Amino acid sequence: MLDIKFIRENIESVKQNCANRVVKINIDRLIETDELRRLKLREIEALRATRKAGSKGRPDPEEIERLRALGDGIKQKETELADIEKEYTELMLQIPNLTHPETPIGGENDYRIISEKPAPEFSFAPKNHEELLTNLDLIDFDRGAKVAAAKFYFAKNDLVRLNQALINYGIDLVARHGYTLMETPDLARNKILEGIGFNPRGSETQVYSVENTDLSLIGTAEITVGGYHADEILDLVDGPKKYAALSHCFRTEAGAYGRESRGLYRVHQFTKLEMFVYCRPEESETLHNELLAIEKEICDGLGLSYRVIDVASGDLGGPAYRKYDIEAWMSMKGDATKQGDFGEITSASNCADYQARRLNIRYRDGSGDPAFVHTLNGTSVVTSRFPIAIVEQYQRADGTISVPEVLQKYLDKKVIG
RNA sequence: GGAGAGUUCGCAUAGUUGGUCUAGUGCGCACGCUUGGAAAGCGUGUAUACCGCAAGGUAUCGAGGGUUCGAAUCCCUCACUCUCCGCCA
Repeated sequence: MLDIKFIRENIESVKQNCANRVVKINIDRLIETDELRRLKLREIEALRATRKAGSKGRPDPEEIERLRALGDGIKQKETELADIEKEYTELMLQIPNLTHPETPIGGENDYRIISEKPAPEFSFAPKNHEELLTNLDLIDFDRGAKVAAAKFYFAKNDLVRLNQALINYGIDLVARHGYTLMETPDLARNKILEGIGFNPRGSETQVYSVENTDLSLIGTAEITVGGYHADEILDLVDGPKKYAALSHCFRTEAGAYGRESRGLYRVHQFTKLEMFVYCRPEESETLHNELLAIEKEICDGLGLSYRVIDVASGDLGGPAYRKYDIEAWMSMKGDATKQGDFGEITSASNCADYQARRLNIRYRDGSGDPAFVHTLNGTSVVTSRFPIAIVEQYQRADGTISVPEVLQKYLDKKVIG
């Protein structure tokens, strides 16, 4: 959420920003409802002040009659205000975050490449992970579909070990960087989901909700760690609060199937170790770079071929102010003209104060008034996407898979299969 | 799941026959006095949001509704905490 005062004073740039982000919203109507609600609020407050003064002491019957009428008028106006507020809030929630000046302006498929490592070279025709994993009896999608639904799967044998090894590798690495480890609930209240920027309801929802409750399955631990300090005033004098949270993640991925999402690339459930940072505004850009640096360290450690992109304005989603994605080379990607291509494995976002405003997370800086914190989030390791990159990049001619050196101690073997 | 008790201004508490309660007291914290310095003591101050050019106003006593001229106080719903019982990895 943006500050309404900022929007009022910067109408044109907010409109331009929405256009850059490919978000269609009626800003003029927002300004209109904002003016209406303030006007109405002023009226109501004046009436309430009158009533309060009149109710002091013991009003006589005649006075009570007058106050009763006054009360009816207030109630009437309060109903009107509620209607205006509803429209106003709905519009406010749709306004995307501001955009970093260096973010490339563009649509969903645009980006700026920040760095790129060359694709691995094979002396044979590389297979995709689905084929490799199925041949080695490491995965079972059919039975995942039978037991749960399409795009659920059973991991088996050494894929289970590989997943655990990845998580352990990630845990050890982020802990060295001073991140506080957490396991979080896999469900959260819808209010928290909304604060982070997920929409728990409607046809466009990305999350599963639990019937007869106010809970949804989380799409990422960003939701639960972000909610962790909701409605709190943080003490950040000793530096930012850094967490690394492990959780299952659930995504409906409605209508998202197709060639690009084969196998493990787009599944309904996975496990992720997510970094999340609360900091002072002036620190957020530095910490965004730190998150990216850690993500690169993780990928470098695994010896992956990957590139880093600066995600374009139209692909940022609502909350992000700037976003870096790491895309690893995958043999499953590409088309007729190209064998393999880069596919997203991690993402690091600086959300500035957008989430903090919605979740009411502030900090006190010295003696000054509390101000909103900045929040950032970034993937450290994630099952599904990391295994794709590892399996496809480390595959050998005979269909077995080399284990990246840093994972060998966790997996206790050098070759899978 | 059943029965009961609770949720008040950073912390702890007072306030439940509805009005003078946004709210007392203690602790903590800040500033000042005192002191060679400190402790103690004394004094003063100590929530947030919104509206308003301002003066000032409004809202908030877990959350949301309701009754009332008026609600921290009464009613309803929900959340959470604690105690006991049941169940359980």
